[in-house]
Amino acid sequence: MSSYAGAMEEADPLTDALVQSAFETIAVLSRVSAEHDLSLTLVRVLGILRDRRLRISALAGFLGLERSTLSGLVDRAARRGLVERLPSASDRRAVEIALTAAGRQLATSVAAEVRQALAPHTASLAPADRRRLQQLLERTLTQPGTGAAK
Amino acid sequence: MSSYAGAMEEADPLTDALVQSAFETIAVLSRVSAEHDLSLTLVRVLGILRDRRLRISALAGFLGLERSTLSGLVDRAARRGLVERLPSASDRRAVEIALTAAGRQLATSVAAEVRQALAPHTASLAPADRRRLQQLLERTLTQPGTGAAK
DNA sequence: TCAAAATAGTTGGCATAACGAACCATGTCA
DNA sequence: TGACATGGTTCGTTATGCCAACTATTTTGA
Repeated sequence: MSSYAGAMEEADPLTDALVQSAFETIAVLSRVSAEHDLSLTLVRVLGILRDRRLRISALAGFLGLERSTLSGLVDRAARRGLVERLPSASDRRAVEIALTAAGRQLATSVAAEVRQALAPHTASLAPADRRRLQQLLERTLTQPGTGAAK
Repeated sequence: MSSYAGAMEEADPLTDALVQSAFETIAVLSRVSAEHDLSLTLVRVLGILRDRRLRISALAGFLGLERSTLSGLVDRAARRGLVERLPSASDRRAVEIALTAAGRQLATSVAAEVRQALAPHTASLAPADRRRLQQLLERTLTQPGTGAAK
């Protein structure tokens, strides 16, 4: 049964490359986050909130974390003036989390730094290859709408 | 000065795609690790040790962690029979960390599961695109020999 | 050659992130 | 309207990683 190259194949160079790339990318993100005294998770939250407001539970869903975790995280971020809790118009139990002006500014500059910090990795690619890589990656990402939308 | 698209550019879709891909990949890895009662870091260690033996400090360097962290991690892994400490022939202070048979077996099956768990993400790509993506990723990875080799 | 400095690893104390259970307040539904 | 579901918070616990201090070796250089 070994001549059939099926699901039990040994090593897959694409998987390895994806995993390797993921670790290096996360390492860079962690470093940049730490330089701003932000946890990686908070940086993710700031990034997510750049173009929307979300409730605690939606945020938790996005990140794959528990609501209680987000509750505390938002708490500390709010104390630092990065986000604010706005009462939901439609549901008096819920709060909408939004960036403050300071939070937005921080999110922007962190994003810029991440881009720069990642640049050495992508610099060796010609513009056409950069576009190709981007498009290929996007095709491997979970499509919004597919999957765990519940 | 805004017509010159220089280093302060706003959003970069390639960066976004890399970051997004990294988070999704790490999420999959974490889930698979947790299913085996392994921390993500320990899974990394098992993966690294599949084709070599390393000292504590080399392992720490690989992972960007402190030696003390690795010392404890190896301790627990050794107690679980996954790795063993072998005295170094050349340096009586040092230990070489190696997989046990059980550790090797676990590493292999975890790797297989990761491949399967990641398959849905890469399945939509044709073989030629898979190869292209792999090669482009490899070109963005830190070249061994370049960088922090000291 | 031998004392000083460097390196390998370990230990212990501390901070932080995340989990899960228990708990109110509000919403929804039969 | 009463039962159940949902949104969020609080609290206690666990795990991961850091740092500083320490011992045992190895390396260096005067």
